[in-house]
Amino acid sequence: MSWQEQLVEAGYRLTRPRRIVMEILNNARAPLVPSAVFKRAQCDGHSLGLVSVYRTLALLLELDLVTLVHFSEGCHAYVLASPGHHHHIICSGCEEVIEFSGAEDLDALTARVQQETGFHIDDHLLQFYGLCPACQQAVAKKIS
Amino acid sequence: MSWQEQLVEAGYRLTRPRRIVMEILNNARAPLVPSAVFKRAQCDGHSLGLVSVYRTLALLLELDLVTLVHFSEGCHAYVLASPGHHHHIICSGCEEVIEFSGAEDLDALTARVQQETGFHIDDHLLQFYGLCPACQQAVAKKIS
DNA sequence: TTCCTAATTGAAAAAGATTATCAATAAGGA
DNA sequence: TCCTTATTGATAATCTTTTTCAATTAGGAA
Repeated sequence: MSWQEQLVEAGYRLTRPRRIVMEILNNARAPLVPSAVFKRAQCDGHSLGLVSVYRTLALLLELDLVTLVHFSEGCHAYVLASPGHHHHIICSGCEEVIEFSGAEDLDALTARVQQETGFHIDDHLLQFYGLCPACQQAVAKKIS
Repeated sequence: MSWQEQLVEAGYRLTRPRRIVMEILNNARAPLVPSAVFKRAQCDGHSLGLVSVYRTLALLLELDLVTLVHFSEGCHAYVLASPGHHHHIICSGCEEVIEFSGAEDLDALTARVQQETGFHIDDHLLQFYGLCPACQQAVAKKIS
């Protein structure tokens, strides 16, 4: 089901601002904060209020069409979410983000932790940080 | 090594505000945002500027004496960090946070993802969300 | 202990980020 | 094409976080 269908299915309208935000996220390689989405919209010549960006991102998040990426320093940004549960690797060099799946790989750990703590676990957050191939090369060049 | 020693070791002074913030985090069961730390300090009768809270938390984070906990809606808060690498489970009911270790359990997944993506992974973020034993009971009671 | 110096603090102001308000607009069914 | 209602966007209000800078204080030296 396309994001447009999901939106309508959930009782929301398919509007210009929502289209613009989705298009921008779709073209972005790195996660974007609201103000960055706003700026890109302006650069692309779209007229779009900052408030709409906030509202749209909140809505898309609620519908799981976008996901939050957390940075170690404490801020967070939005990326497009593929259907299904995914995790992200974030490049510390260029901030590029790539998805990967593997929720099953956590099953053993989840079970162990439930056992040990008595918590009932129903969700998790997993992100990897590192360097993408391009940034690894850049670093290698700089040193040599 | 105590946090006091770590601080001094790193070239910082052991001051009243830093002591207060550490004491508050030490007594907290749930993660605290800066304004919450500030309020508790006031309640405890301590005089302490909000700016110092921000500065102190940033410093403690840098020294790995505290850790960030991320909430799914996008905000983050601070908890005391035990020495060594730990992860957290956060109760969606009462926000209580408990630490658990198990970085090794991610080794297989990390290796697989490095292989598949070509990224060089050097850090990760893992958190579980769920209900603590007390909140499970509370829910059970409410239903019955 | 007392003095000295540099790190640290705190108050106020500035800057940024987010949310509320509400009249004007536009989506999409009739 | 028209109508109804969700949605938008400009402004203002609120929070949150950072800067700035004079006053304070920690901790080594005398």
